[in-house]
Amino acid sequence: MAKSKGTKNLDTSTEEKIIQAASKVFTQKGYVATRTRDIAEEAGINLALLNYYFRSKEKLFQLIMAEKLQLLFSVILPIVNNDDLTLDEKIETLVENYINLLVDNPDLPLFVLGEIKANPEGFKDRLQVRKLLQNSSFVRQLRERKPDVEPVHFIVSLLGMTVFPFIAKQVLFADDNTFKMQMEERKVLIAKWAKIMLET
Amino acid sequence: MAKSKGTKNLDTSTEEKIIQAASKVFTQKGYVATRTRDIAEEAGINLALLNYYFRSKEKLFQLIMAEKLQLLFSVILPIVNNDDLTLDEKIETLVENYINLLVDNPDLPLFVLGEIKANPEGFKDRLQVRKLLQNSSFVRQLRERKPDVEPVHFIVSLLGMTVFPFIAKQVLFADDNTFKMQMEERKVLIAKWAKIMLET
DNA sequence: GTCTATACTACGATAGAC
DNA sequence: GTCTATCGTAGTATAGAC
Repeated sequence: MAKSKGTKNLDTSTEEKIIQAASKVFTQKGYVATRTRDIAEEAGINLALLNYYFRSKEKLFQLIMAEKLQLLFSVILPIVNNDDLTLDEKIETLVENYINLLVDNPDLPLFVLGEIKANPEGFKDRLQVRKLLQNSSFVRQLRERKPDVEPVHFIVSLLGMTVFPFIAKQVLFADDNTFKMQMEERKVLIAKWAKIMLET
Repeated sequence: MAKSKGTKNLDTSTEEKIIQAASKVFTQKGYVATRTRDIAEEAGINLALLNYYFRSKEKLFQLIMAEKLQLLFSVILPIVNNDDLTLDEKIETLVENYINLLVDNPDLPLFVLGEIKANPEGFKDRLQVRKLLQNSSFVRQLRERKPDVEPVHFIVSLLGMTVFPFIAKQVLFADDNTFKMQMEERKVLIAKWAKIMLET
């Protein structure tokens, strides 16, 4: 993932330590609220090294954000474009994989959506989610199954049921353990609900 | 809403102008990203006046946030606690009123949830949403209708379908006009879907 | 109440020794 | 590559004139 220099291939190289720390602090607090000093401390390195390796806070952020977007897309795209999966199979796999990802990265949705809103211009190019979905076999299958409902409505509902609990975690759920347990329960529930939404 | 001094009861008093400006800028950019200078400029007043009226950025923020929480609760609480409404009526009214509120205040969800996550301690007292819901007639009705499903799962799905489009607006929707139109469509769609989720 | 000018602090970034 | 020390800037808040 990181470019491997010829020298010092220890896996916790300073560069990697900074990336790990930045990933953690940025996703927890967002761009403006994180101080480069936080990242340096979290990484256990000196503040000056951060600029030595990544030139600026902004550049480091770009790197982390690209990783996170990649992470989110890598779950969705292979599924919605897989012609070998039935609509129901797509729904099941999507929910299962997405909840797995979010349980491991609960801060991801609020972080990514918050940064996009804070700087919409910076994502105009990288985010053609709409176009990617538009031509997917997922949307094609949705139109076949329910020609009277715009696919976006179903997709937003499916994503909402899946992602929203992680966004509203602090407000709606008590402790971390029951939260994780209930997210496991949701996998089958959402899949079931999504399917009957398509049957009416 | 603002305390009316004896002097100068013009409805765009300086105090009110600052509140309006702060409300706009804070909800758009969040606490850390807004500069008191932004608020002053937006209000068309001098920076020093902000501190004269509200002592600090922090105090002004508390005021705005309290207003916003009040706004969100004022839509939910009267409905979920109304014993005269059937479960289906509650669902319809909740979705209708909430989408109406969010169409007028599209930044509200991301703002409130973002600030709560940024400072969870500051909301420990004010936010007993779980307890308020727990004892509501809404949850009681849900338990009666579907004793085998934890009410939280249904509530999170209902809220997710309703609120999530406003959170992911920038990513999933094109222009503002079709967005508003589609949110109108969603009112009946979500209510319909929520009801069949309770019938299985 | 409203303004100008400024004090104070926090942060990002860099220079320069090792 | 890594550190210490410091510069420059931006932001909150206040002092003091009007």
